[in-house]
Amino acid sequence: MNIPEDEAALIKRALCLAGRTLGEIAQELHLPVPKNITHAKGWTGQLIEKILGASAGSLAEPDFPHLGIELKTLPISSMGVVSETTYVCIVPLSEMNQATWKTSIVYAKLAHVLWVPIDITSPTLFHRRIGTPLLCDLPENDEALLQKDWEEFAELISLGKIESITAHQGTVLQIRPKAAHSRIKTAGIGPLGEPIQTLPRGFYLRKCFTQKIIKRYFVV
DNA sequence: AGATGATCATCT
DNA sequence: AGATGATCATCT
Repeated sequence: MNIPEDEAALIKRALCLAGRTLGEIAQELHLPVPKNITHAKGWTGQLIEKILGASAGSLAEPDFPHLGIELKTLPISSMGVVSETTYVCIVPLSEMNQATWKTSIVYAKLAHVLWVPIDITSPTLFHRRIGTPLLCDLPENDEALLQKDWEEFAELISLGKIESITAHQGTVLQIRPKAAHSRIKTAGIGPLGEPIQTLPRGFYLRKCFTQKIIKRYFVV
């Protein structure tokens, strides 16, 4: 699909997806629907990217760079409950001390998000239904929560404490592994300021955060 | 049962 | 290798 020229065009296109199944969208794009979700974890997100005309590629920038809008699908189980945490971006282990909240990748990605709820009640990808998409600017109070978590993580990482950070930390943002498997290593900074090799990590939004966002708009 | 740590597919 | 898209599966 071509790139939407402005925000209004993107929203219009996104709203057309409401109520449709992933199978219908895939057929429209002449794409096969994977049978096994375990081996197609990112398929839904990539399908929605294609139908909305998000710029392909794996760059560390929002999906619609000219609009500054990030696209996120949000899995919703029965009763309107967010069923998974939301990956935001990789943790830049070696450059964390150079960033401020406002210059961070996390802020760039979350300032404007087009949330696309996916009803995952059906176990088969084909029959899963798209909810009503929601374009959302980051409210000030949510930003304050994210900024606080981010700044605490930034300090720990700058002090070389990345290997002591667990998913238990952070009230709305958390850091968890982000790799094909647990033996993968990337460059980081150790406790003595020395270069180390450590597991790549990502920033994730806790469920409570995304649940709150959709609860503002949908009665459950 | 829910959350944490681990993992899967694809692209550049 | 490192980024994107995420969900799985084990542990508590």
